[in-house]
Amino acid sequence: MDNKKSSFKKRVLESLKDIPYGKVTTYSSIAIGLSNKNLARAVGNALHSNNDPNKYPCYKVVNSKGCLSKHYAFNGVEGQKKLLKEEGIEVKDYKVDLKKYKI
DNA sequence: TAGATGACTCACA
DNA sequence: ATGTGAGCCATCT
Repeated sequence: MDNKKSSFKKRVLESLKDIPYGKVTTYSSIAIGLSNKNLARAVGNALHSNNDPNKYPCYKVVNSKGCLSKHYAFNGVEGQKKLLKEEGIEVKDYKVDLKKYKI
């Protein structure tokens, strides 16, 4: 858990910033973008370790089903859902339509 | 150093 | 369609 080294986490977080407005992404997509999709789990851990939800739009990351993360940082799924709606993303039962919003 | 954990995904029944 | 099992990775204990 050290700050300046763990490049993996940082890389994932940086990837979040690459998400355009009004769009969402999935763990596997990020994992693939980095190297291989098997990293999906590690990506989840990276977001979990994210200490700056304000800086990194971790709320724009959902799983393959399009479900929002139940363990979202501070505001919980409610805040996450709200943020997504703020970007024009329609949220149904804490789920988003990947067909339309996934990159 | 080795074992367990988790914000995951896929395949199969 | 829903439920269970196995595989993968990085980090934690």
